[in-house]
Amino acid sequence: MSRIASVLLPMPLPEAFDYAEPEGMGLEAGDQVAVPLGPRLIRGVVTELRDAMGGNRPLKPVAERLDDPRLPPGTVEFVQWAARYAVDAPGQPLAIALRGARAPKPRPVRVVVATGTSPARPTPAREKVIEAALQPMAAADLARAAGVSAGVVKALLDEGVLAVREILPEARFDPPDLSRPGPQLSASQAAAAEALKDLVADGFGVALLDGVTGSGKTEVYLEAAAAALAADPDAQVLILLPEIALTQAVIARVAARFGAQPGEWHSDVAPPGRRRVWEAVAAGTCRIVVGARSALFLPFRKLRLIVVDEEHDGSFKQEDGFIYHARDLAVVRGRIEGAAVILASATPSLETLRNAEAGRYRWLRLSARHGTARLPDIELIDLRETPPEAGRWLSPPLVKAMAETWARGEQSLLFLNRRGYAPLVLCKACGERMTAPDTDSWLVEHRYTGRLVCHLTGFSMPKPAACPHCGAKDSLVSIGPGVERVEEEARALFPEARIAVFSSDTVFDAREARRLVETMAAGEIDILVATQAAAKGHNFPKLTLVGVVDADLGLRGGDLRAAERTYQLLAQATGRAGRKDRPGRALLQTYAPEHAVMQALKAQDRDAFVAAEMAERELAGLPPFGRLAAVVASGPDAAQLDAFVQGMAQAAPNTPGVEVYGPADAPLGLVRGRRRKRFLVRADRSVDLSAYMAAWRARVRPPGQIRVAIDIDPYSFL
DNA sequence: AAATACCCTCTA
DNA sequence: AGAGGGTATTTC
Repeated sequence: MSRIASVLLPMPLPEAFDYAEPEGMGLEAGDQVAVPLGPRLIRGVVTELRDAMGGNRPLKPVAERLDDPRLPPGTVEFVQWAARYAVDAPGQPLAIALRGARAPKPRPVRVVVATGTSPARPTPAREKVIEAALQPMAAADLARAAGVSAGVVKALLDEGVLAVREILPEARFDPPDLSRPGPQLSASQAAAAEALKDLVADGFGVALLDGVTGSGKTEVYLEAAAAALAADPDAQVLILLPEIALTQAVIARVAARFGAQPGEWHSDVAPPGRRRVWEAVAAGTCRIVVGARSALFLPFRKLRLIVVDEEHDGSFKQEDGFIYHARDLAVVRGRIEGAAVILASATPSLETLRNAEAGRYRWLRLSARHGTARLPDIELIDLRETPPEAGRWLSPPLVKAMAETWARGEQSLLFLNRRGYAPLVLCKACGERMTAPDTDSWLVEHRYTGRLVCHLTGFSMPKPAACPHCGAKDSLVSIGPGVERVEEEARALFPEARIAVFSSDTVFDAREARRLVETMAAGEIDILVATQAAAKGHNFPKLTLVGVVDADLGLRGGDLRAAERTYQLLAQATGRAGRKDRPGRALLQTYAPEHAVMQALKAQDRDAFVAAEMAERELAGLPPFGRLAAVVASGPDAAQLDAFVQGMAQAAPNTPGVEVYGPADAPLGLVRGRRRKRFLVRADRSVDLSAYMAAWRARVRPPGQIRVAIDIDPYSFL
């Protein structure tokens, strides 16, 4: 009896394709195969095998079973679940899951080894080299290790005492050393760790690990990881982080706790490194992975714990390509794998808090800061009463506090979540605002590079000498502050101080981030001007003052999560101030000190803020009490797009508990020459929103160049 | 996603 | 007629 193999391909096809299994191939679900698709051969994954019933249309045969690791059943199931949830083709998440399998293998490295023969003329230098060569290493490293010149090594190679060997870089990962004792935990930490160990022992379950900055969440979840790894010699643990910049610190802590380097997974890891991690995860030999959101799609064999650190962070939401929220999908993956899930944050999302309040998640609160440190004093600076001078952005009270901090030899952090020098450039002669070509968004001035940059499309151009609209010379003025401009102001105020900028423009990779963090931690910077890239997770012992340049920034634009996000970001930023025994101070510059967010920050009363925000959301039926989906249709032709979205509005299924709003112009109505229209869908929690959106999409056929993107549980409202 | 089938215009 | 090009369709 011949069989049919359903093969999922990593491309935007609506379903798995069927192929005939050649006699004797012996396929199993999860196998990676090469199959013909049209004229070419494509890598795919077998999702199902069934007996051929006869009378089928002729199927092409599977070309080859690839000699690559099989995807475990949980991974395949997760990929399919994620696609259905996101209302997208299953090939999209599969492409993410196969990213490490398709990367090139690590290249062999050339090392020098001793052949066992003795040199004809032994000298002390030669003896030292031969002794050092017991450990295989590159020729240059060997010379350095033996403390001799490269010539000595070369001579021994020529003589045949040493030989060059090509070896594959170590593909294995060291197993975690579980005999190492854990750290001394506070009573509160120990209680949480015990509860998490119970959680891990029970298979799937979710816990919120809720504790203020510095309460030692990492130590606690690493104890849960230790318990999971100890319970089963094959158990695997995944730690998800919102940003690459944070991975280095967590990797160091994992390495210190378990005496073994974890697998590292994010976009900065070079393809051969990814291949190595991917294969070791599939083989089960890599037991701890620290990574960004896409690590959730790795082929774990026996995943027993997922930690989502800083779970409230918006970076867990993937906004383009395959749109998903890694925190939400982590819970799904945990359920599929029978793994525990720990969501950790000092400022949990309202979604997670709601689940904790309702008893769906275990709620573990860590009290008090570790050691003797206190929370910083938070003061509001009313910019209406004490404004900065014209053309300046730091108000007198903040400047005074900076001067005092510097005089004490302590560090200040100026926080402004805005890259570049100025967010807007306009012509004072004709009033023209500089925008990217065929796009509605402003060009941001960057002084370091002397360019105007579109943060949305990546377009950039040199800053022109004359206005491109009216031709007036030297008429372009920079409006508003970015971190570069605040740095300029700080330099003018404190010319002797050591000042640095931390933003994605000055810190573009993990190594650079680590270097700057270490410089700051060592006290070699007096004033750090930073975007949110530095607001998270780092511990700077001498940092005692945090100044928030524009606390109102995130509140403008009025999207659903504006207040929540501002609270989280500013609580995080102000929490950087004062650790150890030094008291910290945070000053928030605001035009709206009476706003609920500012009052909650000042009073450090998260619960009151959450309660008020929850009540508002519940009244409106908004998340976490209802669900949202967004649809963005875009196309180059405005009239065609209008006609299409009108038709789409007509086609929206009428379902109780679902309201469709729109179409309306998307907030950025024009991007790269494409007009954008948006629908917003609100649904009761009981509604299967993915099914609703899939049904709606199936009723329309976007013509020509019109694209329809569906975003379940949208975070960005652009 | 990528190859190709299709359909139009342009050139001569 | 045939080339050139942009777009719609198909891929088990």
